[in-house]
Amino acid sequence: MVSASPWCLLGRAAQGPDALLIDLDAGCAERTREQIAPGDLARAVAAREAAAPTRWVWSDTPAWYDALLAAGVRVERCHDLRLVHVILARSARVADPGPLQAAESWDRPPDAPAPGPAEQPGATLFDLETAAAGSSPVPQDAQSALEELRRQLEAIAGADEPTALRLLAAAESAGALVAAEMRAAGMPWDAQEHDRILVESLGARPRAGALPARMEELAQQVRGALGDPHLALDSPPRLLRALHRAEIPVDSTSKWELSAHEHPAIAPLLRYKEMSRLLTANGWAWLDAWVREGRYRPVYVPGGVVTGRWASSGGGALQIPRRLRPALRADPGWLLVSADVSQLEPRVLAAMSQDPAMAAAGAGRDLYAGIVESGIVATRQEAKVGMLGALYGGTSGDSGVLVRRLRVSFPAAMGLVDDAAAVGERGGTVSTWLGRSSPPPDPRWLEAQREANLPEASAAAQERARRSARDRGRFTRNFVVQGTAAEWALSWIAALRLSLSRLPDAGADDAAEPSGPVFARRAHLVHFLHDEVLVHSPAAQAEDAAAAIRDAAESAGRLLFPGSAVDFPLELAIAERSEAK
DNA sequence: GACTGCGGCGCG
DNA sequence: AAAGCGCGCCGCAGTC
Repeated sequence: MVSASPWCLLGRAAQGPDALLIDLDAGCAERTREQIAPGDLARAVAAREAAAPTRWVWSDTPAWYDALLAAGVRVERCHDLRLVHVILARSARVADPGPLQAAESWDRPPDAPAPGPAEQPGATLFDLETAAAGSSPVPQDAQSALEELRRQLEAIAGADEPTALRLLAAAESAGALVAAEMRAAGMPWDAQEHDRILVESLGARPRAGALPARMEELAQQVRGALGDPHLALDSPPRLLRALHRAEIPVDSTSKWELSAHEHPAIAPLLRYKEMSRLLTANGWAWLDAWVREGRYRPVYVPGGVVTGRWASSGGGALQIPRRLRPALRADPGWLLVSADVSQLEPRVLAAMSQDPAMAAAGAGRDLYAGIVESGIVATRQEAKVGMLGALYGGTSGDSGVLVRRLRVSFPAAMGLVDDAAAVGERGGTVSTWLGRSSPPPDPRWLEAQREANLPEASAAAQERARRSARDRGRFTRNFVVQGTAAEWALSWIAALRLSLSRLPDAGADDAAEPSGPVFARRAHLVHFLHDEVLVHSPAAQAEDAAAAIRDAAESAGRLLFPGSAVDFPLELAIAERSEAK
């Protein structure tokens, strides 16, 4: 451990197309440096990784790792400077975030485009060259990376609870590796099954630009029932006016409101909307755009949500409708191992707050069933509604009543989220278990709160300010739980990724060739959705993959909440197809 | 024509 | 029956 080099930094050389591979010691001092021509990068990284797995430090995972994966090279660990910068520069646990916040070129949250040359006063020919060389929005050169790494390590070392922040940096970076690998491998997607579902739901594929015949028929039925032969159903304002003319008293055209009314136009309209949604979001155009050679390769955006959840960009990977799940289908000779965590967020809350009653309610069983058995509420549905209200800040109706009942039974857990809400309402910042902090309020928000407290403030301004304070309170209330759940899930997939990569080579398989050189021979992650994972596995390896998923969940629980009584049970299934739940 | 905001609805 | 959090995507409508 002492002699092992903890860091190996990868960045561009100061000039030219070469890369620098710099070995650092534990104090972040340079030990050796190797200059590598672009064509030799994959080989050099593979050699370094084989000699002694290290934590690769690089500017931005996709900028470096996509090419390595394409060349068949996988790494065990990394430190993603861009993602970690965003966390540390905003974390309330960092004592002096000044140096990080001053390093503006690293402040690129996912999806934020880098400023163009015009916005960079110091732009030189060199800057333009490096910007053109890669699409990364952050500096690519080794010197900048080394300086940023030193700032980050210093910030962590001087922070409140540095161990937690180290864990978070590692988990976030591991997530970046998972995202790149899942995109490289692709989700096994059965385009024929997808087409079959579309035809079954919508009828035959129409010519380009036209609606399926059944949708056209439904539209005519709606127009007839509303007495408006040319009504454009896709325009909510026009549709709303037509509904009013037909004396259907709705405030919006949402399906929830429509379905509460009796009128001949309602049923065909609801069916039209449902079909329209499927057609526009995941119809044939989607299939043409996103599925190639039996693989769906979405763009995952690690850290894309303020809470630390992932987002996605293009293709809607995080919103695949359940009715389309059967199109997720293992290759011949392979199986899909799916797992989701039961009631992840409530369990995370129980662990964070060390609420003994809540931990007991969930121990070894469905948490909601446990709440019913404790006599707190009558039905599982009530337990669920109450718990969601607790996590999201529900106040009205049944939700409000049930939340008050949970507050009596689970004082520690409810105290934690109530406190988070109170901090948010005051304009404060809250943090997750590992130290990701909520963004500060907008200056306009603070100003509105201040003005509402002046004696001359109007009643309307006071009411507006109270409402926006409560809105922010619901956000921070949920932030601590959603964000910590995201940390648990990152730890889960980080551990799972490593243990799957250590499974034995299951042999060549032509069918899995679209997965690429790194993934065609053993079980690998192909999808991750907040609290669910999907592993594509050679059939003979599926049980081992399932065991790895369970072990990884246990280790995530131990890592975040050592000694906690809270468990994180999984719903796990092995099948050829992903089931529509 | 490009952009922005919004309604609506899919996911957790 | 829909509520309370976080997202992305589509189409429409208003703006420049």
